[in-house]
Amino acid sequence: MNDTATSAATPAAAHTASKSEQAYAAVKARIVDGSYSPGYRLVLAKIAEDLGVSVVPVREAIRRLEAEGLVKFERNVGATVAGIDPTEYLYTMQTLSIVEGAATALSAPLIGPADVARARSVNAEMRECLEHFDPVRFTRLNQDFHSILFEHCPNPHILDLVHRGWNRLASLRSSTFRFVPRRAHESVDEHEALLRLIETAADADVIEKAARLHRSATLDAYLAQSNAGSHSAH
Amino acid sequence: MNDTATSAATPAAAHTASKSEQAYAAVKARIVDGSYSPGYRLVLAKIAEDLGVSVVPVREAIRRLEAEGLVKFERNVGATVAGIDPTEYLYTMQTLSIVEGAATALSAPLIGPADVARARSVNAEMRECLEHFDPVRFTRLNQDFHSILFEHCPNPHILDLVHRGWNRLASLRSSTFRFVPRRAHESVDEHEALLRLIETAADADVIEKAARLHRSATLDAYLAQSNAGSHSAH
DNA sequence: GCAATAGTCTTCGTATACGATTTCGTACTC
DNA sequence: GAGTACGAAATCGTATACGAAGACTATTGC
Repeated sequence: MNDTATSAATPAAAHTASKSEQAYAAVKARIVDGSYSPGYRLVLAKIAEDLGVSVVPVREAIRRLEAEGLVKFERNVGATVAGIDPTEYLYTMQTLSIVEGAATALSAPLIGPADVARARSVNAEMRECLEHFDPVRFTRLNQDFHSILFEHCPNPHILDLVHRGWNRLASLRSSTFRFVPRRAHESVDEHEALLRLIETAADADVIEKAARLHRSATLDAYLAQSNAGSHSAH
Repeated sequence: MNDTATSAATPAAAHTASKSEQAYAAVKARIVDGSYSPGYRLVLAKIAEDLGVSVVPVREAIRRLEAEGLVKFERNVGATVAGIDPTEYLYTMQTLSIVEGAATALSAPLIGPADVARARSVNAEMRECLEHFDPVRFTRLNQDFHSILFEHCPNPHILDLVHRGWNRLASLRSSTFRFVPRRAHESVDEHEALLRLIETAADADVIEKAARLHRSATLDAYLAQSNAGSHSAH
């Protein structure tokens, strides 16, 4: 469940991967990597055949993905990959801003110098990436960066919520930055500021607020771009 | 999914509740109302027979409940009602403090005078309830009170997280207040303070912080109590 | 008497089968 | 020509069946 950062296709899964697990992992991977794009119709029998299993485990997998918000399910009709309705995007980003902010703040005291160095190096890569801008790569680095910051969060529930949020966003691979490339520049700077706060062991409140604002600023940039209309407070 | 407040056994479910839904609702109800207490072993075949369905829909229901955190599932072993490990309690309360705080803050601008009046009346009942203290009733009123405050939250994701948190806590029906009755008094006062903030349209930040602290104070009281010495087992 | 092992029994995991529901296409009528 | 009704195909929902994994128990050996 925590292949969030590396996005590697979980290889081992230990000794026993139940068919259910396999199906879950496979479908999830295909959604995250974009093979199944939003709106794609997930036909149970088809997937079952592809994976060489029966429909029962596939059903279970789909239901789990539904609970995670990656899949939309309609009774007697079928499952489709959850789209990213602009509204949905807003909700997800707002939720993520809150839980990720909290996770980062809780994680901060446990972040060592080595982690900070690692994060800084990722951020340097991002800065480099700004030249010949590649939204997909930038987005992945962005996730790597933030993972370092919140992954030490001692509360597994919150951490799980953060992962779910990121996963949901993973559907749109190019992320917001494709639409608002300018935001990418600001983002890199804010990352450095965030690292400074962590290094200096700033107050948890301060870190939380900074992390939250960092995310909602991205959301606001997107909203401002997509429609010059309604401007919601955060 | 939002029968949180009333706790009534959702009767509607419209025309046809799929067996899966039935099973989900039935098991969830039994967990929430305490028929299945933490640690209770959920045997698929048994439940299926009780409900007059086959095991397949029951499996699905259990998996959904697992995703919600109400049930713990172990491969090839079975499902049990998720206990409330003190650690787990801590995690859940902390998570709830964050998401409920946010939900309340987001909800605040949409809370009308009628809602405030309703909340105040519930709080009055709680104050009354302090005389001949009944932890179970107090806890239910407490949930009613907070429901009024966060239920207008415009972000359905956050609202859902709040509901899940409350549901998880519903397992321990008597709640913290049984252990720390003194906290109940403070709680009622803080409720009134919270209402004042909402009435005067205080800053979202202020409301959020107040709501969050209100909950973490309960958690702290619990922790202080359980650390101080052996809490009286019953 | 204790420990280890073998056998049984419970319970889960998944495949297959069939009934139910929806959707789509076609033909018929106005 | 457009709309409606009927029917067929596709797909989901659930039951039943069987194989597999873990847990419990009894027996045997030390």
